[in-house]
Amino acid sequence: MSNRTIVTEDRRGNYYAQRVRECGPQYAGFDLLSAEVTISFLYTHDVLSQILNRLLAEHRLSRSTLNILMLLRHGPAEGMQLHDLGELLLVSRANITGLMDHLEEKGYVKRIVDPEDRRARYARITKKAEALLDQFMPVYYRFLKQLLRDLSEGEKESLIRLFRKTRASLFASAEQYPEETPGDISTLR
Amino acid sequence: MSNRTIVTEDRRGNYYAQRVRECGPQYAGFDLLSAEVTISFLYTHDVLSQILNRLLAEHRLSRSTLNILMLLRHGPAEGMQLHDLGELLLVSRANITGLMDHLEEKGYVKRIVDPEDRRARYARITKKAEALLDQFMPVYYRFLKQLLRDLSEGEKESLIRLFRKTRASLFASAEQYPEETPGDISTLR
DNA sequence: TATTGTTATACTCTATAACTATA
DNA sequence: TATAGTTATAGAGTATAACAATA
Repeated sequence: MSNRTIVTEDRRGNYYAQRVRECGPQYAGFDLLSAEVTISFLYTHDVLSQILNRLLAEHRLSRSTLNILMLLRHGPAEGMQLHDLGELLLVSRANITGLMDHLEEKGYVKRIVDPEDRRARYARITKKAEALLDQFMPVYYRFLKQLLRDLSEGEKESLIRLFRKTRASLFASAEQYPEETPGDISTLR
Repeated sequence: MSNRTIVTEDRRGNYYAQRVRECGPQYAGFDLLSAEVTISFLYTHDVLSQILNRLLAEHRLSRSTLNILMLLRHGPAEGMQLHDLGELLLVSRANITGLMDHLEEKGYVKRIVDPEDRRARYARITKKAEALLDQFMPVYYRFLKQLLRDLSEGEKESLIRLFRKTRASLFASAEQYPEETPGDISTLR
């Protein structure tokens, strides 16, 4: 297998589905559907991610660069505070700093001190990055449409609804495991 | 926001859904449903991944460690060849080497030269790693069941089916963009 | 010549703790 | 005291190219 090859068959999907059915039940607490959904989700993400990362790399972009620039472009005109960006992107304050450094070096964003709270900084997108998005986003959106062309409209709508419901379930569960007692996980019913 | 905080509300889900509807159509090639599915997918993965990684880290495990050990445990008794593992996991040969080095250091796998093809090596799981899985997998499966408790059986089944169909669509599209002509992406219909 | 695996390198992303400056 | 941001560091994970051993 060359390093550049993109997988084009659902080998792990078949392999895993079989294995998890055979071997899962030997473990206590096993729930087949939950395990299958998770495995299938993570694997599907790996496949999508590999394909998208390749497209992004060809345009010298990364997932987080694209996320940040799109948020800034279509967010408030004055920009967004760094901690606010971090919350939306699930990135810690410490790591937002590094991402912004990188984007600032490339001339895609600037940091502007908030005059009303001099601790805070606004990140604002530059004209250069806007031009980049004008060039790249049509390619990206066309690519996404092509990638998902075998899903019907109804199936896409189902997925959107099910993802939202999945997140709600994740958020609700995460709230039940407070960060103070990480060891308690093994005591769950 | 503390570094340890896990997000417990669907802020980006709401924010993105609104923005993509407002701003997407300004880009050529835009298809709302495809864009929404992708954004929702990637974001949901970020949330799930953050939660799972935390659980795994508490047990000194990573996603790829767990993947490899589960594949080896429930695969053929003689072990699996490294390139075979790589194919299943979408990891290049170069990077499988590093992952295996790490696992071998921890005493979770050993490498065994294939007597019939002395280029190849089998990775085989150790008793130590099997004991680790015996201890961890019940915790993991219970955790997954809890995380997805607000999805009905029918919804989980739908997701499994839709993920499989999504992968099929991704594989079919990826085949259409041969690695030899990466620049051709912008000419897609 | 092609395949299996390794080495080396660079880059991205994440996690954590200690620090500053402002509020 | 709490918050916004930075610095420093360590560790995963990935991508790429050059290489050795074997087929």
